Amino acid sequence: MKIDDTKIKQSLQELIDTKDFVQNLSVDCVIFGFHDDILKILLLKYHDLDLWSLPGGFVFNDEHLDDAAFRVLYERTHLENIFLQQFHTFGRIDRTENNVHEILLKNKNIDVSKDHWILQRFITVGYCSLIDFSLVDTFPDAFNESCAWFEVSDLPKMAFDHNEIIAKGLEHIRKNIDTQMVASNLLPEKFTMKELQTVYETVLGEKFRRNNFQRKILAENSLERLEKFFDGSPNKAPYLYRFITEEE
Amino acid sequence: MKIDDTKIKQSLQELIDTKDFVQNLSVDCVIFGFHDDILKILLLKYHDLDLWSLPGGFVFNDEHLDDAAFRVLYERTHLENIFLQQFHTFGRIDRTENNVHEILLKNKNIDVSKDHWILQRFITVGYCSLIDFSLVDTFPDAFNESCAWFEVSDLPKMAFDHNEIIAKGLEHIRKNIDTQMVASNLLPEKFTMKELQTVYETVLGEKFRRNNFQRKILAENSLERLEKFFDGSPNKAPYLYRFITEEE
DNA sequence: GCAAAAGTGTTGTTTTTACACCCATGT
DNA sequence: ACATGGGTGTAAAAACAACACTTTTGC
Repeated sequence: MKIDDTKIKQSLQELIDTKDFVQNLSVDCVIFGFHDDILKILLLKYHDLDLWSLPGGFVFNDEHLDDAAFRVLYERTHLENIFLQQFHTFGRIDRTENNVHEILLKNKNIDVSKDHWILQRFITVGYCSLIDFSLVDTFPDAFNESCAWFEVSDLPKMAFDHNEIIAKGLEHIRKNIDTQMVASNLLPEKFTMKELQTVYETVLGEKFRRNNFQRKILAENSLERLEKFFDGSPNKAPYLYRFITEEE
Repeated sequence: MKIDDTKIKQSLQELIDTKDFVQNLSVDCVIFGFHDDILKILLLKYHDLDLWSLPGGFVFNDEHLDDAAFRVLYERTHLENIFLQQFHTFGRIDRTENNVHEILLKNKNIDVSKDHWILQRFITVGYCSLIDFSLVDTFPDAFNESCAWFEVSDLPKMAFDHNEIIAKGLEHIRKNIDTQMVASNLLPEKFTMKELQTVYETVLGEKFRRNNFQRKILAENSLERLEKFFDGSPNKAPYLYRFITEEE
């Protein structure tokens, strides 16, 4: 057994031995990452298996459900103050019935009794967020050997019902892109109309006309026009915009 | 102690003694009842308290989460095959921290230890539905002495965070009234345009013009026009409609 | 024939879409 | 000056809203 493996075994054992989680409940995060016109999802690869999962975790007995989601996101990305939206709770009895956890533990020579909580049925609450994946590092957890970003249209083999969760998360973020953008974790405070348009186009998967897009967005009165932005390119400089945060 | 009270104590004890519920998890149903232009919500009154709650219940270990919601609805209304939509999961730590359950049990002279599951923190999954409240009877559960329908704008004192759950449920049903109507538990199979319009107006809380409403609805191509409906009134008979169920 | 309520038509307005033109900028 | 990309204007089309008129029904 390599040194690495010892560490993994240790942190796995620690997780398994934790007694103060809410039983049968987990949270899973669909973290959409955007950069250069591409929409990706953050996934974790299980040790020694050709199987991936969403970043997820358990809820402490004295922890707000939403905070558990924030914590999970923090543990995988070290991002804080991120806008996370709950979108659905998945509660099929058989959704975790394919003993992924059992195999993983066996592979690491960790014994757990048949009725250990980690092997029970889990109900999971799905959260999603939209961030710039070029800005974050990723940190695998005890169950997983690596993190990676995958294009939505080209996902690897997923554990449990995570395909379904992703589909529902994508649907949610498309329906709620406006609220996601206002509370934006993605764009800098000041941004150009073209940057905003590219996000919309990438998330929604359709193209818009420059001028009509601008009209539509400005009609919502949620943007404030600022100074022009000179990047040295040989053309007219675009305006910068900022979301209006109403504090009255 | 009255005979009634003995029965109540018995069923309460039975509930308390149940060992195969998922811990710390519940479902709550916001049942919107519609009849004669009024939108109401089904609520339960706790024994000996001036306090009401949504019909809710717990999830069995071997039960699909959605099925638990169906079961709860069945237990309170004896309705089956109802279209229920999950809308949000409520997970604040302190949402059940006002010892309503403790007081109720004490009132009925039932002793439970401080760490009994019924006194723990609960995360609850909210479901909602739209039914015709003139067609259903209601049946209280062990915790509650009576059921009643309340107008959305005139709710009694609610337990826990049930006000918040109702608000979110109302928001959900307003946003999703079209899907609720298609899978309708409310209208008979054949209905007139006026009946449909009245539901929309009552749920959304705004009036529409007869002709424009008809145009908008028919433009969705989800309705099939059937024969005319003669009710004996001295005016032109309206057409009946049916939702098109595509089976291809 | 009449009142009541449903169906249909028509007109003006607003919103959406597509296209055109003008403007600022660095080379 | 010129290519590039951004801002703005405008006309056609579509969607929506308000109103008017016609039709059907039982008395």
